[in-house]
Amino acid sequence: MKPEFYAGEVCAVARALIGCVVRHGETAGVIVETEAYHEREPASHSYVGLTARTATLFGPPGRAYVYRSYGVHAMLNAVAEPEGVGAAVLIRALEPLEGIELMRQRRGRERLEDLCAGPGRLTQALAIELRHNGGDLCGGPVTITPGPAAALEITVSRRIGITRAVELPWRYSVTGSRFVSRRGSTLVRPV
DNA sequence: CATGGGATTGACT
DNA sequence: GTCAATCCCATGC
Repeated sequence: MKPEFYAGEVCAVARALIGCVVRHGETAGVIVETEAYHEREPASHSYVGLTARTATLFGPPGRAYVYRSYGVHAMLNAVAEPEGVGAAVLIRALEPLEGIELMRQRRGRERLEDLCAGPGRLTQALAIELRHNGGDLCGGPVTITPGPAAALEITVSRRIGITRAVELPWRYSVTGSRFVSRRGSTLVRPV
């Protein structure tokens, strides 16, 4: 995807990223679940304003924002909206596409549904680390490109794992996909 | 400088 | 269902 793709409104970008392909080296997967975050709502890291941690979020669109969650997992986001606005799309789940044996090795799991269904899982499967923070998704080691064009039905629901602004319906997922994380919450509370 | 809280996962009861 | 692991960094003294 080109940089201007990411400059649009963050929820529109989050929806449009469904079906695109994330690639890192030999491994790649189709995005089946995303969430939008924006500086004007308190669940976003950028809510606190421009700090060392959030600098990437306020930078140019189309970069990767990668941070550590719970001291354990790396989370991959695509920075969205124009430079100066703190917004990003969290990539929450992929359908494994290439390098599946390598993913199995890195994850220590066999089932396809266990490789990339979750934001911490997919970064482990694709070996995406904190050092990728700030990297260009249009030409860096980690890339996002258009996927096999197919009309995907998208379910809109509430975001997962947050304690503030829980009511916003800013989570997007492929309806019925077995590669989406926490499938129960998609089915129970579609918005 | 000390503290506290996560955009989670996996193991265990 | 419960819970620990583990580290970055924002905040407050």
